[in-house]
Amino acid sequence: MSARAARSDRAPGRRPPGRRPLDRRPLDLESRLTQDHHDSLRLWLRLLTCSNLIQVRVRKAMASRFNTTLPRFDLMAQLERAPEGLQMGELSRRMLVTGGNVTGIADQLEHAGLVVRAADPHDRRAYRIKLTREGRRVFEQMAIEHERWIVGMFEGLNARDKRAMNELLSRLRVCLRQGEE
Amino acid sequence: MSARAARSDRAPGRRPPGRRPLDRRPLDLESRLTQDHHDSLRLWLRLLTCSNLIQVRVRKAMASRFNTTLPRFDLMAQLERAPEGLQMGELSRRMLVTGGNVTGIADQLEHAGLVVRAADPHDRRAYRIKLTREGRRVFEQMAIEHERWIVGMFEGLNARDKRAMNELLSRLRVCLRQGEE
DNA sequence: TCTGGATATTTTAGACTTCAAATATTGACA
DNA sequence: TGTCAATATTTGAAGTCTAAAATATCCAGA
Repeated sequence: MSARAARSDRAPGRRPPGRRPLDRRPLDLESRLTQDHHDSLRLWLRLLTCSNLIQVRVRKAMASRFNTTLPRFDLMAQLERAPEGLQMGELSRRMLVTGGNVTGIADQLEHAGLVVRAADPHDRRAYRIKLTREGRRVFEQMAIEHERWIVGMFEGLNARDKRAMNELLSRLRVCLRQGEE
Repeated sequence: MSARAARSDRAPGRRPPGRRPLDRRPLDLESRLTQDHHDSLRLWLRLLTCSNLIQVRVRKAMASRFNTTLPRFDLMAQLERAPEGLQMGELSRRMLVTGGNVTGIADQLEHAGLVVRAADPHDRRAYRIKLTREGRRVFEQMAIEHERWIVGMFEGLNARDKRAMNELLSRLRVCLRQGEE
C-alpha cells in the first residue's frame, strides 16, 4: 500500500495555544478556504501515514511470528466472524478488495488446510468459504497476539482520546460510504 | 523502515494523568482491560477502513482521469517538494516503501519522460532523481484535482473536527515513530 | 420454455510490494 | 595503500492487488 507523502504532513509551524477566532472579514474568506483545503489534505496525509506505520509493523510481526501475511489474516478474521461461512463476493466486499484477489488468497489458505470452499446449497454459482477447525485454532492464536500488538501501538492515546477518534472516524466513514456509487 | 533514533519503548512524557495505577480489584481490572483492548482494536479497524475507502476512491479517480496510479503520483509528489532532486534511498524512506519498489516506479516514470536520474556529483553509487519540466507540468494538473477530491471526501467534517482529528493523529504518529526500531 | 440481463466466481495480464541477494562505491582505519 | 564494513542501488522471486474478460448460473419476463 502506498505511503503517500509521508513526510509532508507535519504541522507547518507550531500554532500557539490561543486559537485564531474565526475572522469574519471578507478578505479572509479566500485564505480560509485555502486553509481549509490544506487542512483536509494534511489530515488525509496524516491519516494515511498512521495507517501505513501500523500496517508495516503488523505485517512484519505477522511474518516473523506466524510466517503469514496480513491479507491472509484479514481473510481469516472475516471468516471467524461468520461461522456459517461467506460467499466470495461478500468476502471481497467486506475486505474492500476485488474478487480476483480474494480468489488467490483463498486458494492459498485452502491449500494450507485453513479454509474450505463448500458448495452453496441455494446457488450453484457460489461457494461458501469457511474456516476449518484447524483454521479456527490457528486464527485464535494469531488474533490474541495481533490484538496485543495493536493495543501496544495505541498506548500513547488515553481512553478519552480513543473515544474521540473513534467518533470522528465513524462520522468520516459514514460520509465516505454515502459518496460511494 | 526509516527512523532510526529514539528507541524508547514508552512515550517519555506522555503518560496520561488518568493512567490506572494497578487497580487490584480483579473484576474491574479485567473488564477495563478488555474494554480498552476492544477500543484499540476497533479504533484501528476504523482507521484502516477510512484509509482504504479514501485510497480506493483516489486510485480510481487517478486511473480514470489521468490514466496513472497512486504510487506514481506519490513519487512525483515527493519530487515536487524537492526541486533539487532526491536520492533513491531518501525517496524510499519518505514514501515508507522499499528501495526495490522505488526503482520500479521510477523506471516507469523515467520511461514516460516524467522524471530523470542524474548522477550524484558527490557519490557515484547514488542517483539524484528529479521531475522533468514535463513531469512538473503534468504533476501540477494532477495535484489540483487530487486536492479537490480529498477536500470533497472530508466535507462531512467541519473545521473543528478536522483540527481535533489532526491533533489526535499527530500524537498517534509520534508514538508510532518512537516505537520504531 | 426460451431468452437475455444480472450475478458469482475465476482467469489473465500487468502493476505494486516485500525481502533477500548481488553489485558498486564510499570512507575509515591500520 | 589495502582492507573491510557500511551505504546506494538494482535484481529476482514470490505474494498482493486491480481491471477486464471469460465462464457458469440465476431469474424475470415473453
